[in-house]
Amino acid sequence: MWIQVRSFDGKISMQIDNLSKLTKIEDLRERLVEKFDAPTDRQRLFYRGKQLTDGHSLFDYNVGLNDLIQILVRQDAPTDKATPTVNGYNSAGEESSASDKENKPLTPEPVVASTSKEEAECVENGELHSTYKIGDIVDARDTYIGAWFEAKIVKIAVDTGKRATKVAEPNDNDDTLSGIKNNTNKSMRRKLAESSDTSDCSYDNTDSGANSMEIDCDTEISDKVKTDKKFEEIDNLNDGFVYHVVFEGYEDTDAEELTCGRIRPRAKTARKFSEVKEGQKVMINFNVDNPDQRGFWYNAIVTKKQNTRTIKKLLATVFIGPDLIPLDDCNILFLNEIFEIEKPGTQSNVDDVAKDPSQLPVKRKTKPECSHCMDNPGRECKHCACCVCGGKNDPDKQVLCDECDQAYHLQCMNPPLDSIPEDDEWYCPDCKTDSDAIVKAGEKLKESKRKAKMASSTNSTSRDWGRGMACVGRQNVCTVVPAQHFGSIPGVEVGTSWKFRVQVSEAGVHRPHVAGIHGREDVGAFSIVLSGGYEDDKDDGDQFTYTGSGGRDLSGNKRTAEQSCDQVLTRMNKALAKNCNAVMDNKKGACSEEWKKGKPVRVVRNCKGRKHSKYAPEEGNRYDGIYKITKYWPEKGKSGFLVWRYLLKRDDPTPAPWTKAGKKRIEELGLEMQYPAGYLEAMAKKAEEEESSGATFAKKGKGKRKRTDSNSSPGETSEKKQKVVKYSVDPAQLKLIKEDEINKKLWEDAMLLTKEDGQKFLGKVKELFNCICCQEVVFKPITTVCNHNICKPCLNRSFKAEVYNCPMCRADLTQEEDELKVNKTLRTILQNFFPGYEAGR
DNA sequence: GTATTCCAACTT
DNA sequence: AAGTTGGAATAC
Repeated sequence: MWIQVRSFDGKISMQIDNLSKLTKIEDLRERLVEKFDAPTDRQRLFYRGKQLTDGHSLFDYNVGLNDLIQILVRQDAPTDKATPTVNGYNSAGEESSASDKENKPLTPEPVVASTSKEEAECVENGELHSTYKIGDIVDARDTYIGAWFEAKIVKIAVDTGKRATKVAEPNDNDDTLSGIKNNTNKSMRRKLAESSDTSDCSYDNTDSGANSMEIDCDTEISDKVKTDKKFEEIDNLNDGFVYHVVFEGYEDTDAEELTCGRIRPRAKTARKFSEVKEGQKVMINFNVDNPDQRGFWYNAIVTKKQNTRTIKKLLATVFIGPDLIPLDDCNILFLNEIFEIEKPGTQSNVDDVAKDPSQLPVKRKTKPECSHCMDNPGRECKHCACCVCGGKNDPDKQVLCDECDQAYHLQCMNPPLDSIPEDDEWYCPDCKTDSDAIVKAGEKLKESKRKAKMASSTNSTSRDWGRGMACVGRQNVCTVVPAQHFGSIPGVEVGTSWKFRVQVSEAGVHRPHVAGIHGREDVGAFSIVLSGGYEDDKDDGDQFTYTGSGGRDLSGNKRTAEQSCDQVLTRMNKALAKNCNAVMDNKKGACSEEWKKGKPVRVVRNCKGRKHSKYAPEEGNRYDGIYKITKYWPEKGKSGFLVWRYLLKRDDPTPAPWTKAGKKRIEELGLEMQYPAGYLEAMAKKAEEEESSGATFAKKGKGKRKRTDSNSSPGETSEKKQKVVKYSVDPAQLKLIKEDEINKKLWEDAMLLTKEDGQKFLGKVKELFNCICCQEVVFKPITTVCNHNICKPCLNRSFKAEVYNCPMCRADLTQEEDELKVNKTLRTILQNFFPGYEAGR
C-alpha cells in the first residue's frame, strides 16, 4: 500500500510506498525523517483530524490507499532545555555558560548560547571598549521588518566574523526593491525572533500572502537610496563586538546577536510637532500594511510638513524591511509621538538607570497585539485573554495551549485545574488528541466493534496483510448514478478497463468488491462479472451462459469450494432471474419471448475468464456493455448438485470491444488500462529497487531486463491516438445550457470538449461544477453573485458558522443570506448529465 | 505453484 | 448485526 504525506504548508509532499496496513506509526515516521528533515520525535502526524500516535497501525486509524497524512514538524525538540542548540551548533560548554550567568545581573536567565569556543569569550563590562554595556537599555532593529523595538543587552562577545546573523544583515549590494515581506502581527514577530536562530535562515513569509507587499521599483526610489545613504552608514557600523539582545516582551525567546549599528540607546527625546523640520531624521510610528492604523517604529526622514490652524500633516520617507527600503510620502499619524534618533555609541545608560529607575523610558506604543480589544486592559477579550471568560486577570494562572495558543484560566477549565501543568507541552481540550478514542499504545482503538472481531485484532493471526490491492477500501464512490442503477454509467465507455475490481466498484460499473453479481432479489441485477469460475459456462461474446452463486460451503471465509449442495433461486440468483422479461419461476426457470424487454445488466469480463473464453481481456477487468437475460433454468452441474444457469445476449448499440469496430473505437477514444492513483509510481519504485538490489543478478539474468519495458507508463503511447468520435449533447440539453446564462463561460469551456469524447466532456463538467466545499458535483447548486457554484447545504453550513464569504473567492455574500436560490436550470442540466447523482446526497 | 486467508462492499 | 461474495496477497 502507499499513502501520501504532505507538510501543512503544502510545500513538501511525497508518496510512501511499500506499506502494509499493519505498518506501525513509529515505522512510518522513520520513512519521513529524511524528506521532511524531521527527527521522529518532532513529527506530528494527522489523519482525518486525528493525531497519529505510536503503537498503532495504519489500519487502526483506517488509513486507506493513497490517503493523505499531514505532517507538522515541531520547532523545538521536546527534550530538556539544558543543552540548547542555537545557530546549528551545540552549546559551547559548561565553563562559558557559568561565566554567562555572572554577567547577567538584571535579566531572568535568558537562554543564551555561545556559538563556538572561540566566540564564547565573553566581554567583561568595561574591560574593552565596546559601545554598549551589558544591561544597557536600547532600541534594536528587527532584521526583517526593519522596525525598532525596545530591547536590552544581555551579553557581549568579540566579533569573529562568524556571526550567525550575518546573513540577515542589510545587504548593500542587493538592490532588489521588490518582494519585501512585511510581517507585523505578534506571532510573526515571535517567529522572526525565533527564525533568526538558524544560521541558514532565509525567512520566507508563506503564511499569509495578505501581509506581504511589493514596492514598485522606479527611479525615484533609487535616487532616494543614494541621498539617504546616511541611515545605512549608521546601520552598518561595526565596532568589533556582537551584542546579544533580548527584546522586551520576548524574554523567553533566545537572544539575538546584533552589531552596534543595529542598536542605539533607547529613544527618550520626544520632539514636538512644531519643532520638527523637513529633512529631519526621526523615529516615527507607521503601519506598512494599514497606514491608517498604529504600527511599529521606523526610521524616517521628514519630507513635508503642513502646520496650519486647521491642517496638521507630516509626510515622511519611512525605511522598512531588511534592506531599509525607503517608502516615500508616508502620512505620519501620530504627530505627538516623534522621537529623536539617539546617537549610537553615546554613553551607556545602564548605570543611570540603575541609579534612578524613573529614567527608564516609557514603553512606546506599538500596533495593538490584539485587534479585538485593542489591548485595552479594561476590556474583556476572549481572543487575547482567557478564551473562556475573556478576563485578563491573573495572567500567571493562565495556561497557553501549545497547539492553538489560546489562553485558559486554570479555574475556567472544565474541570478546573489546580496548578499550571508541569508537562513541557499542554493542549487545550479542543486540541488534545481524544484520549477516549485512542487508548494506550498496544491496545486497539475502541471505535469499531466489528474491527475488534477481526482476525488482526483478535491476535489470532500473524499474517501481514494490506501491502497490495486485495483488502484496500475504495478511494472514491461513484455518485453519478445511484448505487442501484440499471443500465450504463454516464461517462463510462464500453471497452474501459480497470486493473482491479475495487476500481470497477469505484467507477460504479460493478459495485461489489468481490461478488460476481450485484443485485437485489426484489428488484433485479444491475451488473455481473465473468471471471471464469465455472468451466461449463460457454462464452461466445455476443451471448454467454452464466452460473448463479451459492451451493458451496464457503465457511471459513473461503473463495472457492466444490459445490456441496443445490443452488436455490434466492438472493443474487433471484435478482438475475428478475431481469428476465418473463414470469418468475423458481422451479423450472423461464424463457423470454421478447428478451430485449428485460432489464439491462452491465457486463464486465475479467482476465481470469481467459482460461475458457477468448473474449476475456488479457489484463484486468473490461466493461463490455449491456446484456439482457434471455432465459434461466436449473441444471445438474458436474458435481451433481443443482446450479442455476442464465443465458445472456448482448443488447448494446456500441460495438463490442473484441470486434473490429469496437477495437477501432477503443483506439479512437484512447481508452487505456486504468490503474489506481499512485499505483504506477509505486510499481516503478519497486522495480527500481529490485533492479538496484539485484544488480549483480541482472548481468546474468535476461529476464530482469524485461521489467523495464513493462514499466513504461501507458500514457506514453497516447500521442498518436486521434479522437474523432464526437460527443453529442442532445438539443434539449443544449437549450438548457443556453438558458444557464450566468454560467455561460463555464459551459463554453466544457462544450469545447464535445469534440473529443463523452468521458472527457463529462469529466470537464464534473470539474467545472465541482463544489469547493464537498468536492462533489454541486448539489442544489447556488450560483453566487461572484459567479461561483456551491451546494446549497454547503453554503448553509458556512452561514451557520457565521462565515458569509464565498468559499471560492471570499466575496461578501451577506446580501444573499436571506434568499439562497437554487439555480434550477443548472440543477436540471446536471441531473440530465448525471442521472441520479442527487440520490447519493 | 497452490492453498489459505485477510478485508470491503454489498444485501438481507 | 450477520451473512454472502470467484479479490488478491501471503504463507507454505
